[in-house]
Amino acid sequence: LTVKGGRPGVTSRDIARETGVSTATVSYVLSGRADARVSEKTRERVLAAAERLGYRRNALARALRTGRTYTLGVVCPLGSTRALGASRFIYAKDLLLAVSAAAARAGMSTTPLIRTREDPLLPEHLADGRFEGMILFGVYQADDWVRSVYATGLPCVEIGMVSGLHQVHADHRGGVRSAVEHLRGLGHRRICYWRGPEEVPAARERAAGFLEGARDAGLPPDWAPVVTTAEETAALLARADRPTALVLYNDERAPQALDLIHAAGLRVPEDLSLVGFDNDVRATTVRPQLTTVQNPLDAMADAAIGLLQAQIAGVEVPVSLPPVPTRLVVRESTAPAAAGPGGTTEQRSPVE
Amino acid sequence: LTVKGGRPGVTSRDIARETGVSTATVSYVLSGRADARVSEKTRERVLAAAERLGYRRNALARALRTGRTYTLGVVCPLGSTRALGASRFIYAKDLLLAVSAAAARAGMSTTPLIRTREDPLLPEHLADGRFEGMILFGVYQADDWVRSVYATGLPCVEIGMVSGLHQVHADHRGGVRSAVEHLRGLGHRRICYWRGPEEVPAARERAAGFLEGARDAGLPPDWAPVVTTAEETAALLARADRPTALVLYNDERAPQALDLIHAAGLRVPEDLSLVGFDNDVRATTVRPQLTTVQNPLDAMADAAIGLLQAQIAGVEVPVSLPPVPTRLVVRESTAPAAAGPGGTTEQRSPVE
DNA sequence: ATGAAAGCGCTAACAG
DNA sequence: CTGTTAGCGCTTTCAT
Repeated sequence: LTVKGGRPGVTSRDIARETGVSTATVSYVLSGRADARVSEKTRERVLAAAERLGYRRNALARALRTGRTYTLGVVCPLGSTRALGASRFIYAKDLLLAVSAAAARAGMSTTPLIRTREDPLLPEHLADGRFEGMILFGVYQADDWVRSVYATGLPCVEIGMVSGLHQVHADHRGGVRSAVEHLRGLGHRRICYWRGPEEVPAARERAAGFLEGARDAGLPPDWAPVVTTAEETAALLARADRPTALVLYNDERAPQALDLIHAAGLRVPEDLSLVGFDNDVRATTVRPQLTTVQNPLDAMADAAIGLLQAQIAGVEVPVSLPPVPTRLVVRESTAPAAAGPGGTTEQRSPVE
Repeated sequence: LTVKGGRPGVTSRDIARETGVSTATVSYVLSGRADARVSEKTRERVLAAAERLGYRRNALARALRTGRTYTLGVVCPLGSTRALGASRFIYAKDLLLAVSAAAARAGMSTTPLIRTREDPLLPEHLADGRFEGMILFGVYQADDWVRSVYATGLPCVEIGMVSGLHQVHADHRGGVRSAVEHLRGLGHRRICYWRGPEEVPAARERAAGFLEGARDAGLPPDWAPVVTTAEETAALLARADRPTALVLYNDERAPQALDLIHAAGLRVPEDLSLVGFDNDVRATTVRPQLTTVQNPLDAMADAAIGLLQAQIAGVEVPVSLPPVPTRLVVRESTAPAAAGPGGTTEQRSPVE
């Protein structure tokens, strides 16, 4: 059994001929513009004919004429184009769907532009008239290709970046600070931060948030160590005066962190509280389920679309919006600090 | 600091005027078609002018004229449009990225059409001339909206469905069978299958694959029970003659399964081997890391794009391709069956 | 209230 | 080898 595809091809001229009016009138009726005055009788006839013939207004012709496509390019930088179905690019996948859904809510369409190491973004694909604006994400370097996107002259908004012009980003600092506050409220006095890569702006922000949070909580630097590698983390957990809580750069690190913790003979959350960042699928997959900071992808997507629409409308727009608020999602991986090595529930901070 | 977006707008006429040739010649040069004979001199002049003026060929005008948009609609049915960033729709997200990347490899673009409970797919968005074909996924019912996609008359390919016409799907049966074979090879004689919902075709296929696998392995039905709920699974694990291996409908169930297993006082893989399906992010997030069947999303995406391109080219195409092969990914959750209740390593199947 | 006509930017016959 | 011409399907002045 085989099949062939086919297309209709009913044009506005067909329905004009059918109704005995001009294509202009058809256009007026179908646009439904208030300032176009058409008699009720012809309007009904046109509508009926359109319905009957199964007319669909051609978006291409319309866009060519009006200069509006209602379509946004979404640049997704990935490492390699293969093995996408595996455990990688969770952030990009989550954000791509969030952006597509946000665009749909705003009456716009998107086209993902997958950018891999092998596949650079060609200017002729970026600036060929299909897009009214660009959304960029997952980037932390002012790469050549970022410049090539800006070179299109199209409105651009970056999500979660620090390298470019128009930006929407999460309140990384506030998020980690709320995590530290939460832990401090549970009586933790020694809190470790396992930070992300220095070259990632979000990682820098989150680390800064931890430092701020530790300071606000009155934790002396010694009791709020920042580590970079798994080895350092393991070494810290092995010490007698080990921390009673560990805050992670992101949820992706949770499984590995739990491995280290278990290897040290510790339990979560009885011996050690654990907090992540992102609230992606991993947070509810690990055990115990992870207390984590929600990365507000939906809100950022909405904000990005809004910024783009404003720019498209010719409105002057701030280069950077205030950070989008995050929210701590408390699950099972955090608990009151136990009395014991490094932990205490009865005392407040030693510097107070 | 605020900024405004702007656009260039260099047309082929501009470069024709600049070069002193006609727009037709410009078109010939820029199309690079072999049958269009242009002198090397003018060709170079045109190319140079295009480069100098920063000309970008307008895809809309081109598409309107040629009737080709090189764009595919990708219908993603989701429950609700909110909270996409969380642990939901992993399959849809993985597949959306796989399809977008596959399309890019094939020189095509995609537009995700997010379809939620609140947002139906409007025919005027589906059949407005932007799309040359449609990819559908995540569907298992011949819903009204599926019909509305087919009603566009566009070439359609479904990924992972059983309800429609052109289909690309994974070899669910073979995948689960390979899982059973793997377990049998490890000496397991009592293997339980925790099946997925009856109304999902893929779940039916996988369950059938288990039955086939159990039969081929010579396991009598009693020793290859199929359960539906968490309660049944827990009850089975509590029995003295409990199975030594558990095969899951998908990776999503792995965390819950591990909870049940631990609650029964069992360890994975020492007391019980566990196998998933999909090889999504959860497989490497749980501990021990999950042996699972790879759902070949990339290959399915490539196949779907190929099918669509063939249909677009007017080639008659089979309604359904042979199932895309799966592959067992062995990790840490499977091990030789221990001697003990229900398990044995020295004996073969009791019916041999 | 409706029609005629121009044209968005491009390509494809057809002429020359 | 290159130019002229005629649209793709739609919107939008400008007439009437």
